[in-house]
Amino acid sequence: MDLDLRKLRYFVAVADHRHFGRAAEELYIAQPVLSRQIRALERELGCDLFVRTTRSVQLTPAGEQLRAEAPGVLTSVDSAIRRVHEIDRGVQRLVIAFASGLHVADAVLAFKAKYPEVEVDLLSLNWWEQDAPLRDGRADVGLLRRPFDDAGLQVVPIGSERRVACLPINHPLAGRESLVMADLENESIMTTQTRRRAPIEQKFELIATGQEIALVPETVASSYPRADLVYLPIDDGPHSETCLVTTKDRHTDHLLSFLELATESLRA
Amino acid sequence: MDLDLRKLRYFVAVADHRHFGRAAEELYIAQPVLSRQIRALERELGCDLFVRTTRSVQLTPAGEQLRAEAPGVLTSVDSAIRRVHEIDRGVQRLVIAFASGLHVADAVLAFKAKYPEVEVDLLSLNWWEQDAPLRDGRADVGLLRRPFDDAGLQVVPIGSERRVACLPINHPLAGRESLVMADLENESIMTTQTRRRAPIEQKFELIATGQEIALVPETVASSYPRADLVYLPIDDGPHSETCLVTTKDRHTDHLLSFLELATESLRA
DNA sequence: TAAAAATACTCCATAGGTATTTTAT
DNA sequence: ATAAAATACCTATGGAGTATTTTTA
Repeated sequence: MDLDLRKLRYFVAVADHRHFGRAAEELYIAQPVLSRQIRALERELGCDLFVRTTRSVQLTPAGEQLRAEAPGVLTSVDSAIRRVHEIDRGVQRLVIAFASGLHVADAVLAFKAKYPEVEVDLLSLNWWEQDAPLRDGRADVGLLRRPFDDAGLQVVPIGSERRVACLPINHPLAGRESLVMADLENESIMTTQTRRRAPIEQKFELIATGQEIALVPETVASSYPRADLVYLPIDDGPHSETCLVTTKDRHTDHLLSFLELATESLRA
Repeated sequence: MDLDLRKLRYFVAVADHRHFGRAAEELYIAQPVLSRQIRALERELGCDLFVRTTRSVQLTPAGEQLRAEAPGVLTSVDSAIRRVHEIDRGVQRLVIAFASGLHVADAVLAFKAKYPEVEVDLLSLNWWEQDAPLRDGRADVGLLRRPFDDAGLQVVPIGSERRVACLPINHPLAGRESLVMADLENESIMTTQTRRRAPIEQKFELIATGQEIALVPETVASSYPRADLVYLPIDDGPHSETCLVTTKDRHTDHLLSFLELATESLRA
């Protein structure tokens, strides 16, 4: 059920040496042990990883894939443990998440100047699960755009920005200076439901091919300039509100201080 | 040495229930087993994760951090295994990596139209280790900017783009229409060596605060528009060459086909 | 005093070792 | 014929179980 990371390390050694004996030597274990562990890994995964003869050890396609995945998995585990140890040694850390297009750099600089001893990590949010990293503890504070599920979260409104219409360059309306909502009544407008969990670049691809249009916050538009899209203001269009968000528990002193600094710098 | 992912799952259950008995119930194991496993995890990590009394189970700061890290670790492992299984079932996959500012969308669309059965994944490259994902197998093909280490790699030159000078908005030269290299002879110019491994946003922060300037490819400049920076063409400035890069082994039929489509669409 | 975690003990699966056999070139 | 992986068999560690004790609110 759970992947055994020791076996994964062993697998990497065999994949790199293409030789059980020399891999075992490198791992300081006996060759038969390694043979058995790799067999066990293959059994647990339910697929062959190597094609063995007495003269050669070759990776199967699944083996190639696992070899490609291994560094990511192992470094993800190692860096997680490293951060746990850092916290245990008393290193302070503040993880700030932000929706795409929103800039927290000024607030971060101000915070770093005031609390140089606190490690600051940034985390960019996916538009489809903005609140998840706050809920599961990956982030301490987030700069989010409504709508999001704010149950159990503490929300500080920052401001609102216009949404602009995002159209393909060859769209009949693309030459206009600005639009009103009535101009768009015959368009298929992309909603939060449409194509859940696709990265924003893919949304733009859909729009560029003329299948749909979207109303995006203007900071998103200016963060992703594309030659094949135009962005037009909508005079009577919807706004989207930006908010600083934290969970209600776990309010450290420097988190509160960051909220103050960020509220000030973002409202400016 | 290797984190036991079973223990990590157990830890998450206890952290969420804040109660060993009920967590054990959820995990379908006996409560004493869970107590022992968590103790073992604490011993292996070398730090306490819970403060236990008979009336309450609270997370330590290190425990909070591990709880925050756990979802990332567990999903990274699960999705790796899922992709291995997909490959084993014969699902084809092509992972395309690209340096920031370079657009592969057109080539991807053309490729998807021709090979709808191949899964396409995109991977954005960090500027400081552009070639690493190709070497360790995370990516099959990459759109890179020179300079990079091309030993053992197959390189298809695509074209070259100008580098532009990136200056803070209040820099004495910021009002100019264009520059020549001689204008910059007294400036501290950021090199590949400067601040290794910092994300590009942090490089821009450094520039905005007036500490250094940089010569960046113009597609990078246009991907990161910022109100506090200006980008000026340099008449006699260096160019940077873009290339399609693959490893020399592992040339599948659809990889070759992607190379053709991409060469065509990118040179256009 | 009662609820809940920890301890004491069992059993068994499995990692690791050595000696040996099988296999493919 | 031989290099190298697989198998056989042993030991020890550690996971999981039940029964019981300890702890503290």
